[in-house]
Amino acid sequence: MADLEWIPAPDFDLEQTLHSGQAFRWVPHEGGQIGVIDRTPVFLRARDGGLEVTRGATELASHYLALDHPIGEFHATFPSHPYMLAALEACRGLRILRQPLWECTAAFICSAQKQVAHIRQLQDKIAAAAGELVGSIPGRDRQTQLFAFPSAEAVASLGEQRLRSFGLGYRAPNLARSAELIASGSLDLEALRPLPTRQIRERLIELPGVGPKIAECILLFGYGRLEAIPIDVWIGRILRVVFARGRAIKAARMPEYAARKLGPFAGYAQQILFHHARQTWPKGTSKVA
DNA sequence: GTCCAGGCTTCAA
DNA sequence: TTGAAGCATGGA
Repeated sequence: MADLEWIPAPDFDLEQTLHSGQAFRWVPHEGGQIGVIDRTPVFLRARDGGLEVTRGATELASHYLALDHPIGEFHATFPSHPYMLAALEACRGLRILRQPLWECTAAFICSAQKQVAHIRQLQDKIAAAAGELVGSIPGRDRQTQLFAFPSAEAVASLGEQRLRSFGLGYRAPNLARSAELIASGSLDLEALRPLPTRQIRERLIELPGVGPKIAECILLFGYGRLEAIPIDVWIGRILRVVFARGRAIKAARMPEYAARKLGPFAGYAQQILFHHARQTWPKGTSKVA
């Protein structure tokens, strides 16, 4: 990788941050990770307690990677439950990204009832079909092309049938419709930034395919609302099995329960628990409950 | 072949 | 307000 500059990145784990199910388009490359932030191809590699970054992209990357988050302060608010402490020990350098709003929204509309590996595949297909080519990686066998994630307009113009052909299934009409609503200006994701979390949530849920869980994902990974708590099957399981010791929690009570257990930076705690459980719990995990 | 996946929507009760 | 069924597709 030619032309890199080094920036300090204390308390930061590149792999855990980029491969913990919050972003889906980073690929390992030459000991680091390569991907696209907005429309800029970026290479990242950990070295000497910091990061090597594509020259010219350090500011963009620092913001995206949330290197300014005082995560020590966040960690101090986490519950002192042994499982939380073990997860934190394993994922201390994991940070919540600041992702582009539309890319994040589209990715999580695709995520419903999908495994992380498959979500990644879907994002790649959408980007390759409609995204701008912004770079390429020379490889042994063939060049790998880097695409920006396509705008809402570009995704809308793909249309439902084309999206279906990528394997989106019943998510295809949802993504197509949401893309249309955003492309037409009916919903302006950027304009929501200054609003209170509750109001952003209400607007996000207007999008087809965005329900309570996916809205929390967009709030957390896009809008940086660190109190947001996506409750998926994993987090539901962790809350029930670990924190409630097997006691049933009604679905409707789950958000309140999670907020109370996990504290003011629940989104951070949630992501660490999620990533840790996915790495350590056996496959076919419903048996754990 | 079976089970499950970072759920959402619709429709009863 | 709550609960269950249906929804497409691919990985394990």
